[in-house]
Amino acid sequence: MGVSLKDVAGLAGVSIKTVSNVVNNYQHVTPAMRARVQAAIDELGYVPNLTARHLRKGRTGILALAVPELGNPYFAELAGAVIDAAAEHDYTVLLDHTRGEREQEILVSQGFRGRVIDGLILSPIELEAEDLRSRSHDSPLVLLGEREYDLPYDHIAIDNVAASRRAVRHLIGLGRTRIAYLGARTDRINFPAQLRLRGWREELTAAGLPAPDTLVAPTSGWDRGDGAQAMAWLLDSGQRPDAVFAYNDLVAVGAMRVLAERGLRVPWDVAVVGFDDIAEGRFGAVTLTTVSPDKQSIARLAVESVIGGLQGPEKGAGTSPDRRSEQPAGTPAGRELIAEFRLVERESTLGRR
Amino acid sequence: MGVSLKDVAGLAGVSIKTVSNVVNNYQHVTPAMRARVQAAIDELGYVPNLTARHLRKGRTGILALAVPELGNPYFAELAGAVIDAAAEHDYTVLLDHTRGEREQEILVSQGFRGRVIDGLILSPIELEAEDLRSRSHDSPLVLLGEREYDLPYDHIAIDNVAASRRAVRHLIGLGRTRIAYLGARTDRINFPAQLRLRGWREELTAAGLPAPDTLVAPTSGWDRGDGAQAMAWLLDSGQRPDAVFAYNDLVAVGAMRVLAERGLRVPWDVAVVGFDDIAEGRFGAVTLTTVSPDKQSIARLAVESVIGGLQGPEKGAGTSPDRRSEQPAGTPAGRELIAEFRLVERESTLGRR
DNA sequence: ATGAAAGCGCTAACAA
DNA sequence: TTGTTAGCGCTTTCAT
Repeated sequence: MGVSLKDVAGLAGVSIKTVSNVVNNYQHVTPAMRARVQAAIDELGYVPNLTARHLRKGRTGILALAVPELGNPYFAELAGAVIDAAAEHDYTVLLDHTRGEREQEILVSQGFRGRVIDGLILSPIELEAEDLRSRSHDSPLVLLGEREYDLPYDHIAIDNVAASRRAVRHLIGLGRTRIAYLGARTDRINFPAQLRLRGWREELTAAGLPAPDTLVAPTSGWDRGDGAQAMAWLLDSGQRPDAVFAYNDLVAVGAMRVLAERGLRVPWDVAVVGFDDIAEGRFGAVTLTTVSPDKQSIARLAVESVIGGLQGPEKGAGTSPDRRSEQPAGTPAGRELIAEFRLVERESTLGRR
Repeated sequence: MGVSLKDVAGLAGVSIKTVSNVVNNYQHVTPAMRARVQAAIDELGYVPNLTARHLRKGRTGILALAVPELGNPYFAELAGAVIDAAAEHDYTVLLDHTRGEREQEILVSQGFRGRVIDGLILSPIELEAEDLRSRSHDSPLVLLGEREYDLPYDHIAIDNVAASRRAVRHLIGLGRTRIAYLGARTDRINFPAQLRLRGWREELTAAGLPAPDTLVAPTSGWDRGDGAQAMAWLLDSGQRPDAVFAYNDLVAVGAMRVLAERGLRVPWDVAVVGFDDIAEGRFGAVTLTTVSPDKQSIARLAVESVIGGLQGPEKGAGTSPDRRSEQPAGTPAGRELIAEFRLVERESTLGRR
């Protein structure tokens, strides 16, 4: 197999500890000794076996990130940001995708990788509170997305309701009055989707405008195709919205495609606002106005939260079964870490009619 | 810390080995014993410490995938495919991005993760042959992309020249004669970019059409913005191509944006073909004709290649320094594994003029 | 069918 | 400043 400390020690004629000292550049090593050992290291091409180090130290320097789907640019971009943020703290990232399936999310949240990862950042779609409550694994977990449950895990989110209201307010400011919401998935739970719908409704109501269910288009997912379907469904059902607020940019892109097919011009006939600010929205035939969550900050907060949990107290909680019924003593309740967002105005809502 | 085999053994009143047998569901365990041990496992919430298992077994079940940029949908989609392919073989994937920087690529290829990963799949941009030649690390490496060097590593690719010729032939079949190539990055090495340029030139020449350098637009990268810039540059330089073959879909998208701004209609005035078949191309105002590499197959071939290398011979090669000068004896020369591609025709090349 | 003990490669006490 | 030793949690002979 590989070259070990012992091999190096043998060649250099020193003890294993001395080699270890050099490898970890411990202070008190004479330059002469350091040089001698280094020579042996170079000659043998020694590389420290991190697995062994991990076992010994009880930590691996690996974080896991589980997102629904890497094909969704928002998550791909977010994953990139997380990898960067983790690298800044000398952590590397193991990536998983859950397809937004509850089954997968539970599996991941149970930490099925048994101690290979120091912490987990999970972006749940269908996960329920109870799924986490029975969680026995003690490695730090942080959730991406609005605080849905009262559990002892931090979660990172932007204020979805406020962001949606901001988007809708922008449309109202443009003089639009028949503003549709695209992406109300009905068959399954998705908290952000509901919150964005709520924001839509609240802002319309606040402005004294109607918020009829007929202007709410359900989708079965949140991809471009779903957006196209929803838009087509809405138009086919006889609605003629003068603006569309979409669950996310992908849905918006799909909707714009259908609008173009139907001869409706964006932004003149229908203004469109998306959510996520993916790169794609900056380059279409009509660039997309969108709610832009601060992905760097989300990533940074998430990474710092898991790492914080690593060094924090109560690492051993949840180990013994009878602990489970106790009030989690020193465990701080999950914090809500809020990242910023801003509305990026582009062509899809450019100017008044 | 965590619950160990010993703890379970203690509670169940059996030896550590027996618990291990149950955990690994070894054949010869009496049902009664199995039940008893399982009870103890459940009670303590025991989860095997994989790090320890890894140390003992000498392998971790983790593969690394290094791509230039996750923000590029092609790589994001490919990464998703690799994760799936790896999962089928019970491997998980550690993700890295190199930003296409040589420095980063070298770092990754040296396997700086010392034995935490069993193998590496690297999609290089700037990496040079020499960078790999000095590679001492012995974990299996497979390269994504055309065979550039004569090194003992497998590489997975599609036939870039053939694919480009196919794309250009399609444009010629449409009656186009002034076909531009967008994405000839000049300042740095990028093999695929050069091969695609070559394919463009070969096919034009074969058809008896001119392939003037004036129809070749350089870019500094391969993102949407680069495509837009290149297209603008080409038009500003007085060229009026009737078709564009772009290095990839992102460049094509950027180009289409500029064409629209200039009042040129796709496909009537200018037909456009991209490369990669990213989801984005299926939903723009004008859907994009593109060369579609079989990503699933690429992923599968890559994963099988690294895993194959894991079980193959010569695992210990490169360990002793004087081996380095030897002809790598049993080491098979790197194979060239070719994945399929197909041309997907969409609106951007729909019909003749 | 189950147990005892060695050891994967490393770090961290403790000694010298 | 350097060496010795125990042990992280697991698998794996070898016994029984």
